[in-house]
Amino acid sequence: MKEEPSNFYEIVYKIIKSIPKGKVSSYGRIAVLAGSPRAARAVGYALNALKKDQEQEIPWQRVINSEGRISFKSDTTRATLQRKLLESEGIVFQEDDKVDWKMFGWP
DNA sequence: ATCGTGACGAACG
DNA sequence: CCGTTCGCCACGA
Repeated sequence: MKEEPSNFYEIVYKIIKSIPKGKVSSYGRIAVLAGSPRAARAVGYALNALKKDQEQEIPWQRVINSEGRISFKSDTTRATLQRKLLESEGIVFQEDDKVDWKMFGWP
């Protein structure tokens, strides 16, 4: 018998860890996979609570919003870092700063 | 238990 | 097209 993680955070983290390199997913998408289709905000909340050592373990950069874009408003530093990391993995941002879901979307 | 908050999403004007 | 508003869910105080 295996116990599924009861905490929403754990489920979210587990899903994010399973995102293959070179692919990206969205908050809403993660929420659906976690069993709560409307909990996109909670997903973002979970990632915001990541510790520094967790950031090394969890590919948080592969999670973007439904538009295929990076959400940050007041944290351009993180946004730039995220984009940089994704580009290092082969993700291509279009001129609109958007990612093509057909090419890099996961699942 | 209730309230406020947030790395969202979809709808509206 | 853009900016704004409302609704959604989970967590911490």
